[in-house]
Amino acid sequence: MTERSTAQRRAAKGATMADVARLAGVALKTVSRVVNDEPNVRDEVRARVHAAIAEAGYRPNAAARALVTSRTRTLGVVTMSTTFRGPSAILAGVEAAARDAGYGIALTRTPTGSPEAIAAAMDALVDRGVDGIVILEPAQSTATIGHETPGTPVVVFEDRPGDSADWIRVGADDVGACREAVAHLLALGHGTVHHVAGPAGWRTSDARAEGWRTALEAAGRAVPAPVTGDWSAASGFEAGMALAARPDLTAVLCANDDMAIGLIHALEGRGLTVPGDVSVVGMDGSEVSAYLHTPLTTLAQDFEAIAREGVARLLDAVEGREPESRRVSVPVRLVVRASTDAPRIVAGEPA
Amino acid sequence: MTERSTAQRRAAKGATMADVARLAGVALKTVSRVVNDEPNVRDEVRARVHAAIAEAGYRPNAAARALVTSRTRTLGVVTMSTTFRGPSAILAGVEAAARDAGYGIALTRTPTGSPEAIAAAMDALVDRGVDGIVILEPAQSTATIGHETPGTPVVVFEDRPGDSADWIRVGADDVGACREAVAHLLALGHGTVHHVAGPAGWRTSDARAEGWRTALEAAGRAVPAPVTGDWSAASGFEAGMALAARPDLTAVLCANDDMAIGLIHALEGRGLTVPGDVSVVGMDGSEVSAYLHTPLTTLAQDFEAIAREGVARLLDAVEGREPESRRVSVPVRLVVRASTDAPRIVAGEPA
DNA sequence: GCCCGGATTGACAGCGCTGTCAACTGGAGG
DNA sequence: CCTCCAGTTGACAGCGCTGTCAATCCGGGC
Repeated sequence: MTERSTAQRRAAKGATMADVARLAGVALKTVSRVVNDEPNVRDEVRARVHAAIAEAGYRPNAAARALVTSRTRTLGVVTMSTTFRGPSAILAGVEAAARDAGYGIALTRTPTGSPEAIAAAMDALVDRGVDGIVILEPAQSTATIGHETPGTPVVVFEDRPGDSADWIRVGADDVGACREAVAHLLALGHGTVHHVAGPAGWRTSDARAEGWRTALEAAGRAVPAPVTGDWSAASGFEAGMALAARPDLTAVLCANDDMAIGLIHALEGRGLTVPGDVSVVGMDGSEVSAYLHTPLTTLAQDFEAIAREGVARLLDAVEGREPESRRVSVPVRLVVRASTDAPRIVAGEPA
Repeated sequence: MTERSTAQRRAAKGATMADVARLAGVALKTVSRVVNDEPNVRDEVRARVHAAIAEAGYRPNAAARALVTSRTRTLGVVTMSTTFRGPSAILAGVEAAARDAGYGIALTRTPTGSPEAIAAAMDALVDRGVDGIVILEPAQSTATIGHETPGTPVVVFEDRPGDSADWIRVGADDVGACREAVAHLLALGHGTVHHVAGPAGWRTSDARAEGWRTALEAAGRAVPAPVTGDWSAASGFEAGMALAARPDLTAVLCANDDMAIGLIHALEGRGLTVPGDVSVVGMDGSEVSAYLHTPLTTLAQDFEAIAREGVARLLDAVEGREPESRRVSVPVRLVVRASTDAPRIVAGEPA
């Protein structure tokens, strides 16, 4: 069995550059020049080599090239999850941007999201020879990762300043977005806004909570204790059960759409209506949010733009150009739908 | 700039096996033996080499190893999307299974999903030297891809027989699952079941439609014309608008949960209630489906099991073992929730 | 004490490609 | 007619590692 498969492999292993050179009657190096589109080859020779390449069915050997150039034209991606909307949307954008630039993607997940797991994943990618590393939606603020990969540039999709000065940072303006959502709700007449946060320690959780809190403080409103979820609809449901009892509950900002869906389900189960009794804002702009029983007001992020921006900066660094900027913030758009409305009774003020 | 970055790279490039050999006072080959855990090295020597490895901070060079072994310990993944639930869940499982076996993942997306794009992606992965290829949720039935990669085994996540005899096939039992869903609805008393299918040409669309149709036929029921969507909630909404007018509409099976959500929204917009007027079954077991206004009856797939099974078979082939089986079907589980109920009036029979 | 076989170790030749540098070409300029 | 130079081409030496095969070591059997 093993022998047969080895034989197959050997047979399948096609022509080498030397074969092409022989066929075209030129030197190895000339074939190399043609393959890599280098100048200083006569058109006639170039054509002859191309013909020989076609005839031999030659395909360059990536490992050999990587060995001598010590570049793999591969970007490593570290992500905790591929199922949540944010990471998967950014991953898609990263892959597209990389492919357009002739780079491949090496994917590693770190289900625990711990700093150690992330560091180990980064090391594994470096060992595989990636030219650059993309850190997607890390649970941990990058400040706590603190892992260096000398010689391999890193881009992290977060908007907040961190410790590793070398890292490129690109992120949605979570703080600004949540401020805008709170402003929207206050403008509708709500006395304050409750918050269902993402899990503690996630940078996005922190940023979103910060935007929510500072907006309330700036408006001089009470800041209710936030409830913490884990991004799942189930945790949003539990949060809803907990919040339903609060007397001043008229508006809730959830750190993602899934939790908002769970929350609404819980509120309705307790006899509260949305937006009649409680206004709800989600976050992430998931596609289904527009088609729910009560279409959800949400904060839509342009994940595609974030991804392209990040990959462009990373490739600048990989290819020895100084990145235009090491810190990019992409705006978030508030999409108002049916889940937010004026409160039935304007708290603390005469109607 | 370029010079500096080159210098950095060179400096970052650590010790080689030769450095370690010198440090430990042994031959190159002995270091190689230790690094690869080969037998026939005295414990004392092994320890000395390990010490030298640690001292030098040596890390094996993957490209050099790949060049000489012509194996990269990398699996290529071809997927159309990373945002839909099915592919992203399987991708996660594939990555985990590969990592457990010491393999990395090279990811390529084919947004168009055309046979040409899939074939090109497969070739690109082969050029990058992957040891095996995973085709995730291809839009095209694999029968129409018909692309050979001699020497590189392929696993495709589909349950139906196809043309490429060499390919390993692992998939959910879509046909059986849809039959079960139809049986559930008929048992509740519905006269027939309408169907919102996925886009034409997708193997999952076809399989799900086939299960639905054959179940109706077997029961001697009318088979209404199916409506075609594109997996999105928006297309489900449109399907709902189209179906709402049908007089015999009491039950709908949607080929995924997102379309079911859109469909329900449209029906409710037309004044129909779920499940009062119409029962709806989704498919995929998305997490939010349990937390909708009307929790959705759905067909839950064990994506993790599918992924593990597929990777295990693929690695058998990659490593020269004969796979236990080249064709595996994983059952789907019907999860009954509030969106299905007996019809208000049992069609064609006295109440 | 000597021979034998298995265990251990090492020398060496590549894997397929690119970077360096020398060698060659042909036409412009003197 | 010879020199010079830009434009072309090729010979050669590795990149860092593993496979092959020969050399050496050791203890047991005679």
